[in-house]
Amino acid sequence: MNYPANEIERKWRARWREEGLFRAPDHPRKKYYVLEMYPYPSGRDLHMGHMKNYVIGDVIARLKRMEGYDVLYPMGWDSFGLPAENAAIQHGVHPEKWAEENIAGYKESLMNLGQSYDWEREIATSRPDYYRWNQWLFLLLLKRGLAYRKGGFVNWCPSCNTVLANEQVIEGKCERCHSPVTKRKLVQWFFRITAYAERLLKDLELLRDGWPPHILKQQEDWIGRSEGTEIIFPVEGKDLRISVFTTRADTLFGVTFMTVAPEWEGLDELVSRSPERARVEDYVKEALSRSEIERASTERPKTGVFTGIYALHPFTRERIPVFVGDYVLGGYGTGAVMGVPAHDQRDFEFAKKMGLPIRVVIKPLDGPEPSPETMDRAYEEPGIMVNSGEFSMLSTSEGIRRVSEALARMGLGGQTVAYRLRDWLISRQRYWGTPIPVIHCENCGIVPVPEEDLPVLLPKVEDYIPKGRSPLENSEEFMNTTCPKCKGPAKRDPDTMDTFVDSSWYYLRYPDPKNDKAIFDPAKTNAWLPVDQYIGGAEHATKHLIYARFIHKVLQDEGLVKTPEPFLRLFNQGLVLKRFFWCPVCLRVVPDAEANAHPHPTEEKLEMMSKSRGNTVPISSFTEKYGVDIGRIALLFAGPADKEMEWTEAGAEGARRFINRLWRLYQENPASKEPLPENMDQAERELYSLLQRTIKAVRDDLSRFSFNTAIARLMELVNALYAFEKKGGPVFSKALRDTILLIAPLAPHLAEELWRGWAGETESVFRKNLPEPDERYLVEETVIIPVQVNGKLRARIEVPVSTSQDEVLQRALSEENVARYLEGKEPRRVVYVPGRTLNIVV
RNA sequence: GCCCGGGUGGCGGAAUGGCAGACGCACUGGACUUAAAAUCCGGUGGCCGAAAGGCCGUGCGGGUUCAAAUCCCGCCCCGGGCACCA
Repeated sequence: MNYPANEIERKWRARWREEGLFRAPDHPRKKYYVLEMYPYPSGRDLHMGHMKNYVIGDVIARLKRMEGYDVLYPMGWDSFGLPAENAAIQHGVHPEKWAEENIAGYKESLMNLGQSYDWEREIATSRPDYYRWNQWLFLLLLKRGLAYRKGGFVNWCPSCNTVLANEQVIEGKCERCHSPVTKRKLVQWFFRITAYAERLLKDLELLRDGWPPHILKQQEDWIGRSEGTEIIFPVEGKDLRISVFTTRADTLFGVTFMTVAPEWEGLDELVSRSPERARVEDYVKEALSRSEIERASTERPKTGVFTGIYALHPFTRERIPVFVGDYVLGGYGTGAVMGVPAHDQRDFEFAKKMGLPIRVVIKPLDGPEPSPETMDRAYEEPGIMVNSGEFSMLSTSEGIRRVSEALARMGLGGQTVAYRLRDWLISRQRYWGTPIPVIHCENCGIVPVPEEDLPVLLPKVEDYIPKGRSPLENSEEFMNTTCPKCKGPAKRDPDTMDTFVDSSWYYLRYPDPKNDKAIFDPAKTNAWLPVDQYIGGAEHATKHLIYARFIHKVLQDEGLVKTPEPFLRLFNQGLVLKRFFWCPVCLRVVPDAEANAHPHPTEEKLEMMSKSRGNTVPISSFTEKYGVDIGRIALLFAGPADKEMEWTEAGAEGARRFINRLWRLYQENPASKEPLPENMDQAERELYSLLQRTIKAVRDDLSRFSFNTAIARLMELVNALYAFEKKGGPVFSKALRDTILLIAPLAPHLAEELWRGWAGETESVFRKNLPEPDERYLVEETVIIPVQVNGKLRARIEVPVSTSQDEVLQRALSEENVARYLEGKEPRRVVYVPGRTLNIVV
């Protein structure tokens, strides 16, 4: 008789809901907060790739409940934003309708999985009761000087018709639609995340033990702290200065030119009276129309034009020609660099192209000074300063220090730190997002919307298609308002906020999701914070996870949260891949069943399961056939949860056999609560010992996310129970009961049925604690010692655990095979690792 | 180019200095069956051997150690991140 999954699972899902079993208290005694990154609701047809993500969280939530914690395990929806809006446009449905329908569908799918969420705490970012507080947060940042408006060149996606944050540009392309990103000059809202760069970097130390190393590394690189020197070059004949950032102040005497980025702020003023002005303007225009990818290509030869302007060397007062060139990044450092062709490869290439002189000022520690005539590339290694006036003969590190000090004394710069991180551009020229709560008044300028007037409701408009400016601008009703200060006519801000603002604080709302007086009650939120275990994809390493850490620190400074970091531990689940056949002629996926009969040759591919690839296995098609618990086991047994895995029918088959084997074991044997005997016989002691070792291993494995090995241990236990079945008895019965508890986090429906059905218990298995291992039985009574002679395995001997080294050695020496390899010689050395191995060296 | 991971049977994987290949898949022998499926019991890294046992074996080459899949050095391959950051 097979496990009747559908009937049993439906029953317990309903019962758990009726009983409110997974409701989290507002004031936990011993808390554990588990959270999966909330999804943007993309529809009801979830696939096995989604399921893996949510199942991992559910196992942890149930495990922690069974370890005696009060668990907060909520779910909500990232329902505002580009992905949702693009999908709505594609389907010709209004985004609001689209979002609400998909929330309902996605929720139903998750409920059908029996996920143990506390659904009473559900949130959706596209609803006014949430985005009202998103607006409140914006005003808080404004108040704290962390939100500002700035004109300048920003990343622009010509296909999504909106600006993008730096973090949303992947290899020069839009992260959503992959169109090449260009630059546009616009006035936009920014969050001053760079003010927190140092703390964001330093506090990574607090996460050292809880986050995967590669995510920490990515954040570190993204923040990109770099110690260097600011050097100010006065401009000849003008009251202007060009400031540069360099990590190699020791090469300052090798400067033969300077280059500013096309976006450089002072450029207009710099060339205002220059004869080269028209040429510069043409160059800038062309450079900025280039796509990011093209501009960033190191393959492309360096380009630039002379500005007609000279700067003066801070030490030598030498005239230095100033160029504009697009190899200089506008957003990093000061947007201008000093050109040292002898010691920087990029400057070298630029100098060669422009026919500029090369001046050697660093020589290798152990070699002659390179000659400018024969150099074929820049000498970038550290060395000894030469031709550098008073600084000559200093080493690179000493030189950097001394030059910086001298500059500081002269008021022309000094030591400084540059970050790769840029401020966070949060304006979007799109409809489906939180309206920015400020008012533009001709008399009063920018006026924040008073808190009591929140929320600024997103109007329901018919034409929400992005056209390059916010669709809200067309809504007279929305745009026209009165200034809160002077009561005169004024306009609202037409842009909406980046959805990453919504997601940077949502985890703080779950402890107090219905609060209509405040973003949250600090008492309630601090009772649950920080999130003990966060689960989600690695793609958020430098986006959501940086933004959320930043906002958390702002709220900490405001006194609303107490911890410096929001997420104590982070787990990145690996992707679920699916093999499929692709026909390069028909340009479509060929179903497995048709692959052989297909008229064209097909390509076999193994890629991430996704709707756009057409290689998904829908959750419902699987669970209708096998049930949720078999799916859970199949996903978790396939390999380490943080590694990618291939979804196969064969793998699911193994899970099905295991669950059915387990199920039958209980159908064949009645429950019994007979006490354990005073004296167990040997077979019983062995089974009991295996049970204790399994309890320990399963607890350890689950808490370190090693689900595959936990399941393997349980399989071994079940195999042993089958071998014991005929004998039965109290030890066997005890093992059957404990096995239910051990499997419960992994196969919750099955376990609940066995617990409340088979074992006749009245209270849920998820209100019970996992068994603790009985220490006395953790070690086996006898142990098999492998005996090596000169490091090679020659025999195995079985001895009682507590046997002394001498006795073990005597036993080993009496082994025929050991004696043979000793060839009658005396052991020169004996290494005995108690209970593990014996090595005899002759 | 730079920085992280990783490479173990036919396959997914286990073992983080101490019996390599746990557990499962596939394959295979047997039991049950009129038969098949399902299920149950057994076998299964390679080579030699009737067996006992031996030799080889964790990408390649070297090293440290009584002992290396595991640590160190060099190389090859695969995956990921960053990429004109001055």
